[in-house]
Amino acid sequence: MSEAPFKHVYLVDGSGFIFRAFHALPPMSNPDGVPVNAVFGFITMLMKLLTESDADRLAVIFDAGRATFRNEIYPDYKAHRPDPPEELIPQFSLIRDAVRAFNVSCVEMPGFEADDLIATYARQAAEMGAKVTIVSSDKDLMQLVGGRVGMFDPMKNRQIGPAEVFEKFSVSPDKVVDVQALAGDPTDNVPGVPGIGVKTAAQLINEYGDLDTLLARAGEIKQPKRRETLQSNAEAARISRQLVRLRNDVPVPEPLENFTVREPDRDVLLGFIDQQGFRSIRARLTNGQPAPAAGKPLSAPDSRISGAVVMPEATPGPVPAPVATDYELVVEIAALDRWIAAGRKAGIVAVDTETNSLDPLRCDLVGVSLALAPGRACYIPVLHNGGAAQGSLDLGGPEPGADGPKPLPKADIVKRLKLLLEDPAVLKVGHNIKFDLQVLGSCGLAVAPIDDTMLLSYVLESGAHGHGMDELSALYLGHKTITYGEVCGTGKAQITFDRVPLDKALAYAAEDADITLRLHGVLKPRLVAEHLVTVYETLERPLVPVLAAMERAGIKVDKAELQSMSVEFGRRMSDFERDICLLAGVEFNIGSPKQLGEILFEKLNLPGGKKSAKTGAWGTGADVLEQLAPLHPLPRKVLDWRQLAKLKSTYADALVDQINPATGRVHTSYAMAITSTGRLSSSDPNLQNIPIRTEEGRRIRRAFIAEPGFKLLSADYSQIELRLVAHVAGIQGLIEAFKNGADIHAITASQVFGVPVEGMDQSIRRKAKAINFGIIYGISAFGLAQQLGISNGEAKQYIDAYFARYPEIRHYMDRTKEQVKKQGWVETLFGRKCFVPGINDRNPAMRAFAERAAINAPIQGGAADIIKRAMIRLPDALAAEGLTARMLLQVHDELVFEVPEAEIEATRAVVKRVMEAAASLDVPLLVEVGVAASWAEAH
DNA sequence: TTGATCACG
DNA sequence: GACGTACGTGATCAAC
Repeated sequence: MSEAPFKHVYLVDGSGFIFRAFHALPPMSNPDGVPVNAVFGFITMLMKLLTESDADRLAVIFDAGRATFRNEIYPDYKAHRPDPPEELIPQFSLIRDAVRAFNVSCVEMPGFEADDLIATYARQAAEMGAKVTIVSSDKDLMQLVGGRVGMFDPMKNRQIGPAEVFEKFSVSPDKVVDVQALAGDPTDNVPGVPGIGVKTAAQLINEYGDLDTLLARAGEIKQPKRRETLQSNAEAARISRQLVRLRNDVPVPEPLENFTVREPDRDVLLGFIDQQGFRSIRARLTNGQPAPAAGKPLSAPDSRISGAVVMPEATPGPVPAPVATDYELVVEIAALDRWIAAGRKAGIVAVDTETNSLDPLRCDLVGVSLALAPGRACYIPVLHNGGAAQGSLDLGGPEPGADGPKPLPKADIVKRLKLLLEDPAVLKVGHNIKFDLQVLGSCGLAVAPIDDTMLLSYVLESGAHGHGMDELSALYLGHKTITYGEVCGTGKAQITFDRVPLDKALAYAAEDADITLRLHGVLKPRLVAEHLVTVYETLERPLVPVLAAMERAGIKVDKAELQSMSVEFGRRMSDFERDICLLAGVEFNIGSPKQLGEILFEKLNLPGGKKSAKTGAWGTGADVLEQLAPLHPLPRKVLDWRQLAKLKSTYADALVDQINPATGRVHTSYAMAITSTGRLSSSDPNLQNIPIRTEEGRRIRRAFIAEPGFKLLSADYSQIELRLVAHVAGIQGLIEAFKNGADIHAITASQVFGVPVEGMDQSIRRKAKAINFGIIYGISAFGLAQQLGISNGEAKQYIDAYFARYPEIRHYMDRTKEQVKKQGWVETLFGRKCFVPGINDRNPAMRAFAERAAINAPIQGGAADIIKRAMIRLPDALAAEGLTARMLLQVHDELVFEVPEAEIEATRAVVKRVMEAAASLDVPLLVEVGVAASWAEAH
């Protein structure tokens, strides 16, 4: 074989991508009103390939029409395919135009499918010694994988080789055709053999080697039904194989040599792009080159492509050209004064603080950066040890940076910053400004008023993507930021920011403030346009100082009690370890699910084990062990051991480690922009998952206590999510029940199953309770069955009965699904938007998952809105009555306060009143309050 | 770094 | 008819 004249051939499955791009992206239209979402998606994919691949030959292959040679073999082949959606039809020719505009070859041939042309070119290229990559995710092309031929799915950014093919079909690529022939394909109308799916087909082919052998020896098959269907459908299987097998001998219209990758003609390409109104693509194409004449002002946000909806798959939008930067290191008083004065004159300044730890309460201020205009920022070092960290050889020689500029005295800096940061006429913009508020607060600075770009992004596109600065900079500004890791290193070698040399610190810190300011320019104006001003200004921004105060307050834990529990748990664990290894007959690591699975299902041969499809590991979850418990003494002991291990390591030990030595309390951190629904999350430590459900676990909660002379007060919303369901869906039966203040699960049981509440069987109530919860989660028969340990069929009957009694719930679910399909997001009562990714995914399981998430989001998010409203009002409401209670914790539907003993009753009344009045619904809100020395008893 | 497990609402 | 599941989180450990 001679050396190929080219090395790597890319063959793009054009038709496949048209459909995927169309379904993956929200509707958008060009200036003429023609829909172009598929065109946009296609171009994005093509550009990615052209810039990121090593292709030296590349062509896009399309289907020429519907009729192919396969219809002569089997007239019904692909006969029931619906016509393409109306919005897609005009895009077929536009996409061909787009490909040509990129100067990329475009091939199609009547009578053959694109797949046959791809098979033929792939064979030719491979025979010439070139590497081939088929760009597609179509399983029908997987038969071609092997040798020099591979596949690449650009949407998932995933290489598909023999291993991935095996994962999909459970056979090697050369047997894929036989498996498909047996299994058939309903979407293409390939008949296959009835009753045989991919799983069975793969099993048969692996056993008999190939389709012909299998059909010849079909008589040997043990299962009578399978034997007969195979024998009587042998011909169908052979025809199916002809339909499925790709032709690699098509007389192709163009030779491979024509597919050279060429530079596009700039004018032609930009002409086409402008005609379609793809400004972000234009920006990318012209990036790095002299900016086009008369660039727009950078902070002015462009309007988006008309009708476009932001989706996680792509955020089509304007990407400003790069900004020239001018960053100044501030080490002179005069320079500092100049920046402070300029900031006060500007009326808006982006602020970012650098510290030597991520814990805002234990760190020192290392530096402050300010930005006043795009590209114009400064860094004011406060505490820098130059590059001392690098100087392991500091034997008398001058320390690196020791001769360089020195920070101004901290007191001078703080005094001057106060004029700017506390000026009520100057808006301070931060990214996750709660952190900066904490740090600057420790220096005696009360920063206000504020804006937060992280929260702006969160209210605009929660659920669509993360809201970290690096991610937003890339997304909205097309700018890749310097990462913290690049400045400070990662892992063991990581240094604290005060050890970063000043020049690097300047580049990193000033950029953060600069980017924050530029993000603010892009995001803030969108609030008005997208009706999110209220959510931002009444639910998110005012919560920042409230949460900052809660974090600063922390909560007292009984250290000695936690330590003695840790010792006790450890002792009891060793006892279990001894027993368990005795029962197993070998020493092993009980904490290793892998080893435990092997003991249970291979050594002890217990029944009912299931290996996970993904890793092939035995499942050993609590539900599995619970089932095994009656059969053998070991599983129960493992369950008990696990409970203790969890309590010891995650709670007892970890909480003690987290006690702040300065306050003797634990201070959690609340994340405001993590969840897709609007909830907060808590970490370091997570105080939203402290045990309560078991007696043993509740002992941990008993260690959360109040200072002497104080009590803990816990106030929680009763059934808030179910109340929201009743209100939002307008379920009359449930609304009445809540108004009457009855036991809601018992009433539900009574109304759905027709039994009286008096003397009701607790198992009936339990079922009703499970359905009520299921409704909140976007119910499925499978999920309910799993929860209650009943059959799918029985679960379905319950759900049907529930829907029949409360028909409004079905309308709500249908309405929500329709809405999320159309616009990609749902909203809460208070207007919070929640994007739900995957709703138009081609995988039905993904879609079903997204539908359930969409049903849940307005409920969970609505409840989050309500408690946020209460949290914002409570500090003022308490102060107004002269009460000094401090709010310490939020656990989704519960607030915990530390209250002086003399103020308990007054505080109880205010908290209950404010929380219950936080929303006005068709159902009453009920808040239950408890007061005690520990959290366990107060709850 | 990823997956399994389990703590919470 | 297949997909593979209740919704939303974070911490820990084992195993790559």
